[in-house]
Amino acid sequence: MEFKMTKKDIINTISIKYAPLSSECKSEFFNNSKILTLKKGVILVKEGQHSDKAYFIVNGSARAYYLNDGKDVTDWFAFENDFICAINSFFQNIPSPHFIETIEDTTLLVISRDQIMKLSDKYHDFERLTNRVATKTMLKLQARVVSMQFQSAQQKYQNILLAYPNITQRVPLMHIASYIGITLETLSRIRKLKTRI
Amino acid sequence: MEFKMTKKDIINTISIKYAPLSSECKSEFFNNSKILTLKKGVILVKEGQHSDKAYFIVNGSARAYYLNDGKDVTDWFAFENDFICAINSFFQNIPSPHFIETIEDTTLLVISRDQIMKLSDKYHDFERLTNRVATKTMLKLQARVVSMQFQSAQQKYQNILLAYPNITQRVPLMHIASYIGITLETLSRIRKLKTRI
DNA sequence: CGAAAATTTGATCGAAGTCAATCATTGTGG
DNA sequence: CCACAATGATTGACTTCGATCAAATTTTCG
Repeated sequence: MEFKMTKKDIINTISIKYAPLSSECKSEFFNNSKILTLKKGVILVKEGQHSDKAYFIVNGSARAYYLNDGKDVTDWFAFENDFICAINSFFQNIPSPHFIETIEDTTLLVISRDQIMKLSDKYHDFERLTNRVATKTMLKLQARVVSMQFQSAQQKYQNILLAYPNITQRVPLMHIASYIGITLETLSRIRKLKTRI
Repeated sequence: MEFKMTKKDIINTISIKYAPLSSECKSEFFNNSKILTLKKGVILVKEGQHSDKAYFIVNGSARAYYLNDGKDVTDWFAFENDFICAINSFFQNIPSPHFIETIEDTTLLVISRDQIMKLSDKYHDFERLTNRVATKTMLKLQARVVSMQFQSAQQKYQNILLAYPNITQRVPLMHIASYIGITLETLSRIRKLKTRI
């Protein structure tokens, strides 16, 4: 984005990208969300926290990750126009197993679960929007399961490059490796085999 | 179930299990769905078909699977009160990469995507219900990704036993093995190690 | 009963992991 | 604005878990 998006712009974008919202619903959405502008490397959610916030990435990127006995394993990437939240904590109201942090300098829109539930209850429009977000996430996870079931380390890497062509310019390789379920060393060897991307 | 459930019973069950529906919505649901009673091993969806049906399992079980160069890989199980559909075909309106078949003699309720969309558009209630189904599926897939990322063959087996305690009595081991992403041989060796479950 | 399906068992192999060391890049404080 | 510490990436040697291939055994069911 060249120009700086206003909160109104952002909500219009969400409405266009996911599901149309009535003006009344948009306005209530407006009043119950806020913009955050963050530096790279800011931790939004810590493991163990109850996190009841959903984040919509306006620009920049973020990731959800586990610390599994000291090993940092990325579980989700979010770029422009994606949502990210501590999925288990958010939907099951339990302590989050994930951390969430910004990968680049990032602008995002924050809305709480309470507000999402209130808006979903009040506006059929908004319920449809959250339904679309969940469905899209479901399909992405489904594709990921298939990828992990059938594909070699090499295929999984090619796969993520197809989904996010410039991810290697934006995200450290170690995060990409752990996201596709291979080690950094293996990814490094895979990349050596081909004309460097 | 000892007694035979009527279609009305089934729709009430869905309403209770997923999200309450108004009588009007239930009645329209009633008029636009049908009960199927099938023998074990019946194929409901074939690879390459456009499938626009969702199935709710009343009793019995079904699975979605791939045939990946001749290898049968189970991708989803559905038991009592679960939904199953050819997820990619249903949501993206593309030829299905999956087959779906009954694993046991099975009674299920069928509803088409068109009807689901019409009901979702007309009734906020129903939109909420489909939202719940998608969210539940999303969380199940999320858990599965984590399982595949972090767990050994043995842990994955213990995991599915926790989720479905009597699955080994109802489903051939080969389907369980491919679902958790290991070979039948490996599963057999794992099972030998412990007091047989 | 007999054929087909499901499971077990054994021997061998290989893709990717682990551990360890080095090299490259980035960014910050003096 | 440079130095050097921290972070990120590469390379090498070795190991391992689970796959593959093959055969035997058990179970299921028409």
